[in-house]
Amino acid sequence: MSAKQPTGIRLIAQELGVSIATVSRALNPETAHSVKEERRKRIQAEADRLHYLPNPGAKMLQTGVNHTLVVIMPGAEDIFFSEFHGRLMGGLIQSIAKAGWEIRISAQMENYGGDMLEELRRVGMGASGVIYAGLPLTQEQAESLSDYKRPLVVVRSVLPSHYPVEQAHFDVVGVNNHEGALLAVKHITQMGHRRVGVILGPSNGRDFYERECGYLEGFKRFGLDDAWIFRGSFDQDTGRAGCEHFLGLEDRPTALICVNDNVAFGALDYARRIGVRCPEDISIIGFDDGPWASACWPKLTTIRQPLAYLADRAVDMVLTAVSKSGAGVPRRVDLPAELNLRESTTYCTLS
Amino acid sequence: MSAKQPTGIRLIAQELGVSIATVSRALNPETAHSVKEERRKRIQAEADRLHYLPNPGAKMLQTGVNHTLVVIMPGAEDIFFSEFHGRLMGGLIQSIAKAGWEIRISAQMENYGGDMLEELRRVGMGASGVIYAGLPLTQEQAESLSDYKRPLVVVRSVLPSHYPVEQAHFDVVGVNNHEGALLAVKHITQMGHRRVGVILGPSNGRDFYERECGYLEGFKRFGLDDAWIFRGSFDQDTGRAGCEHFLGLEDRPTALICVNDNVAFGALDYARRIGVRCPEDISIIGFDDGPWASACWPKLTTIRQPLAYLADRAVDMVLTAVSKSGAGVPRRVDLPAELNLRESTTYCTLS
DNA sequence: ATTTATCATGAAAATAGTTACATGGTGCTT
DNA sequence: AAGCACCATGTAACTATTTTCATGATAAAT
Repeated sequence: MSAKQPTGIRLIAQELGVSIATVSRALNPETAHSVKEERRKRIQAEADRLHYLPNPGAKMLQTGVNHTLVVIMPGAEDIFFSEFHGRLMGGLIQSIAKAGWEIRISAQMENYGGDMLEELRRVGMGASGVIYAGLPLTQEQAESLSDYKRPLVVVRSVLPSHYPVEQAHFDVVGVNNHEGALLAVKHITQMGHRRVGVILGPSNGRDFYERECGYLEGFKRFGLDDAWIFRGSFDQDTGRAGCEHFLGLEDRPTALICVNDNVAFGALDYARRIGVRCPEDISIIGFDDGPWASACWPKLTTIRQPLAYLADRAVDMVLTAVSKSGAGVPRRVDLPAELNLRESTTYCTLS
Repeated sequence: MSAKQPTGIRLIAQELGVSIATVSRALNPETAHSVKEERRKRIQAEADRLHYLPNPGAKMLQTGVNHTLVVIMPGAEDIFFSEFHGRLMGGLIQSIAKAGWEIRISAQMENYGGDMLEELRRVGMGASGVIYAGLPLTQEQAESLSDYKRPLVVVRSVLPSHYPVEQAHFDVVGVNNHEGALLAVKHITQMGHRRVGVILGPSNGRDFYERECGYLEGFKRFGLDDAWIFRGSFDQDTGRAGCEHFLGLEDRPTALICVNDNVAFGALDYARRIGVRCPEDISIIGFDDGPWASACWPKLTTIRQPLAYLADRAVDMVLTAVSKSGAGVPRRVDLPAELNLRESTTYCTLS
């Protein structure tokens, strides 16, 4: 009983009959020089012997640093194979590191349907700001986010398709998928194509919804009154099926617009298998510009989302929100997608 | 002058005229129930208004453990497109989340050549354990890691090729690339191939070194005395160049072993372009089993690294190290790679 | 009406380090 | 020999929170 056993630095100090200040000094590289060599050696040896570990909490408390941002991501195991999340995450890691901050990942397990605001408060604890790039939000969840009073940046693609961004009380960053889709149609029509098929995925997810609207508007704007649409999933097999469908038509299209790269790869693959050459016989354009778009053959013409830049802007915004520390007027970043012209599209040779 | 301005919890307490204990209770979900609703609401509102962040250091100091692991990754923007890092990271995020812990990423910017031990201590501060999957280590750096006295798991592929794992004083997890390479050679020879070309990358990086050794040993073990080797980079163009080289030989090989999937894709592409059919005319086997191995055509036979499982084991090990909190005998995990038989290899039809 | 249990709250201790300041000893200068 | 600077070290304050224990109020039970 009696006095309780000292621990850590105090224990070492007691064992060696020196003060805790001396032990602290001897154990820190910056201050170690001010402790006499003989004594320092003894202290360091004793620390080693006891497997002494400075309590990081105490150290943090003293030096008081908390330069941490939380990034909320879906928790799926293959999440980083998604062109979007992989490149966004890489960009975030880099941008945050460049700013000299730490990044904490919060993985959202599927089927989380609870109170998003509470979730946000929970994971945001101990960090200065949050970047939400997690699972798609329901209407209620998106609305509840407006009550989060701390620095928060939301990636637009997680919002419900019809959620009006203007009324959100949080910062939103996104890539303009609508403009990107228009760009695709414009390019195809500029190449002289008049018979154009579109291969879409299921109509869920804001990005894909925006793309669909963009394609349809582009068809109108550029005078392609008949929109040929094939709808499937987002995988390669959909591309194959769509390509099979369109190439089987009497009056087959001369160009295919695909809702993402993956679908385009499937279409490319099917066309090649049945001896239809790309781009000579059919032009194919994708959307995403993932790592394979420039590695496949023929190299895929596609719409590029500037995700590294998006990440940079997201970090920038959340950091200014942190430093201003007052809820200013919510900001919007809407980055333009770009056409990445490669080999899979060319001029229409048929009349 | 006079008394200095209180901060954090004290400030809130002062503003509202309650005690800091009450504020602390109101702000912690587990204890919030014991504060009267009206008062709790006021405290939470005030905390929101002031953008109050509990000092994580103080919290940690008090509660002991914080449930955070640090993962050290290379800071490159496209790091998650690497089959290895992407899948490992996805697995780590999931495993750590499943354990109910937080994950903090420390991005290593290129050209970091400093004292790795110091770096480790710095980034490990405030976390309970570290998983190192960052940039490849030099001999000295790898050795210095043994002096890190807190829970640490190192992914084997970051160690120098010739670093003797047995003598490391930290936990090491890895996939047995050597066995995997043997598996590839064994499969190819079982298919009856006798004339086999190998396309390698530069001989750096432990994984690739292990694979090379495995291939060479396999050639000996399975009676292929002449090893035909083409060496380039790790990209598709190397695969193309290697394929061109081997197919141009008088006595061309009937099978190609590629040091990774990417090289295999290049070889596949070149063969197809010049009308050499795979697998009928030439068998091609890769290494990695990235997402494209099962999406390309023909689907790639390849060696799979169980990275999700590796991540799981790494997390498991670091967590037991945290709970045991004594430097036990360092552990090793060496997971077997598996052959993933698909379409790009078949029986040798030539004598 | 008195006792007892429960509840909300506050005072103060505890957490494990770092660091500002005080102190006593040594060596150098005048 | 006095004065001074400097060095190694110790004392104690300081960091921001949680938690234990004490206290007074309220409600329930006798």
